[in-house]
Amino acid sequence: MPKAQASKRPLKAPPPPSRRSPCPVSCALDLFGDRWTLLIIRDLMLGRSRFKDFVSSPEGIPTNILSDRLERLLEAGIVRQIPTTEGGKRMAYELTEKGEALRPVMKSIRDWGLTWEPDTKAVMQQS
Amino acid sequence: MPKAQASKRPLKAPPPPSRRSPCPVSCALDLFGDRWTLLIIRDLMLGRSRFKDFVSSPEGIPTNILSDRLERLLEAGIVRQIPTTEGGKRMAYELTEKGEALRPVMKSIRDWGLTWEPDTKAVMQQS
DNA sequence: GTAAAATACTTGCAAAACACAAGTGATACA
DNA sequence: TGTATCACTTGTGTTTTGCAAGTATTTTAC
Repeated sequence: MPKAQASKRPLKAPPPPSRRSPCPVSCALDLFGDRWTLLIIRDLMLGRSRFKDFVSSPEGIPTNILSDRLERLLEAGIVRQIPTTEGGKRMAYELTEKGEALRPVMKSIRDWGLTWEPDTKAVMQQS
Repeated sequence: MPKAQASKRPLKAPPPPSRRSPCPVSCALDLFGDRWTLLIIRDLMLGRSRFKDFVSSPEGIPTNILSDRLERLLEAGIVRQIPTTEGGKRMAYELTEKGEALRPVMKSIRDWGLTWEPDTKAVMQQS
């Protein structure tokens, strides 16, 4: 039973666990190539930061999937946990620099969807 | 038992089958939010066009998955079938305008992978 | 201080998707 | 004409997913 945590990781590049190929696209898809991960990152880019925020997004992510994806994103160094502003023990999530670097990816996907998928509406503001 | 074919579809935008939300990112991920579809599109952008080409890519896509994804991409209007140059009856695949429009998405993902994933090497040329 | 609500998960299970191997007809080619 | 290639399909176990329900902390209300 894996536990969700932001554990210490080597500061240097960890050896890639099991890649399908050295292609950067393939490696990127190993991290966020599924139907949910980029939606969590979208929410983070919109300023949402709490478990309940992700759950209440209109797509309705199952909570077990959300737990798993947050854990993977923490391991990948794309998000990190921070204490909530009230100083309580509950944690919020936010994008690391590596995660923020996905904004061009998000923007290109959003733009493609707006152009080619009928009846889509952008929730995200530019850039 | 679904058969792979490029059947007639309404020329106007078909009603979206079952979307999770009207978000363009969500809708885009409904089409290519998995670990294989964008790799097929990558190969198409590299000039590969035949079933065997996709199979022989280093990631090793299973043939049943490839059949399924090609069928979905045809349905989505992202790829089309064309006769091979030799004039035989075998078909090749190529990107439609809608598919070509994914180049900025591919480029942003590749750039992110090159920057943030260690030991990745670009196979694709710029643009 | 205690009860109730909210939060952040985990667990269990059926259904779907996936990976892998093995076919199957059609071409292409010698 | 025979062999190899191609573009699939089928069958099989395994993994992942979706959904409901449960649990253990935290906050909030009183």
